Amino acid sequence: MARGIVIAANASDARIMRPRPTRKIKSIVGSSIVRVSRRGKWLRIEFDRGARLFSHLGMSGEWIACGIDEKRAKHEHVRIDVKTTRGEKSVRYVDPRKFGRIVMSDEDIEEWRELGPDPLTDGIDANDLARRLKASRRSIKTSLMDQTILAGIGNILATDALFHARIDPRSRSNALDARAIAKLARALEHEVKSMIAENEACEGEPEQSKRGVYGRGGEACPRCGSRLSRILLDGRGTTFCPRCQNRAR
DNA sequence: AACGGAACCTGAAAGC
DNA sequence: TGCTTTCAGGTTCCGT
Repeated sequence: MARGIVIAANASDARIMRPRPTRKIKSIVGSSIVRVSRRGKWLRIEFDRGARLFSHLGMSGEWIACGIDEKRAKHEHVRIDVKTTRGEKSVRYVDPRKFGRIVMSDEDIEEWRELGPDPLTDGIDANDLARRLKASRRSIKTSLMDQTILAGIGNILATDALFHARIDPRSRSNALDARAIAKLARALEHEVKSMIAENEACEGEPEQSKRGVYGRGGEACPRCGSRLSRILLDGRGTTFCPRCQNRAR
């Protein structure tokens, strides 16, 4: 990646910068990027001179690279312009629902520090996961979506991994045995890779996902043919097969 | 500690 | 066709 110097940085919608920035986004002007990393749903960009930018996309956020003269897109809230050896470029943060946010800080923010292991880059240690789950009576699906347990698992991955591991999402976290947790760990790792592969292959038609049961309530279970249930668990839409996903309690 | 519910937003899809 | 309602892959806050 060409190393660049930030020549402009601007937030046209201050609400994306939450909480109130301890440091203004403009303070990165003149800085170069030292490192970019991702853990779970968070992106961290470290600049020289100490600034750090954290970005969470929420439900509808995205960073779009474009030319420096590209006009402001609809729902574009933040832009960062960079000068590289190959010319000037721009990245824009676009987010219709504005659930995403950008945090400027001089150090790692709490949300970043407290993230659990990232299944893609760290893998999942089943024993470690079992230890964490044993301490909680919450539903297993709620625990999986807790970013301090595992980083990056959201509603789709939790739903589909539980389907593949044949675990009822309403099961108490502390009721799962070691074998079930090991199976779940493998399913999660597989689901993360599968979802990324799917996204990278989306060159063709927006083909319906073939990964699991998410969003398929009422349809036939791809494994046993039973009618898939759709419930609200912790306020989140949850699909599962009442016949082949077993409930531990 | 943990749970339910509401809030934060807009757009797409479904319903009428 | 067009207006209305419902729902969405995330997080946080507030009351119980």
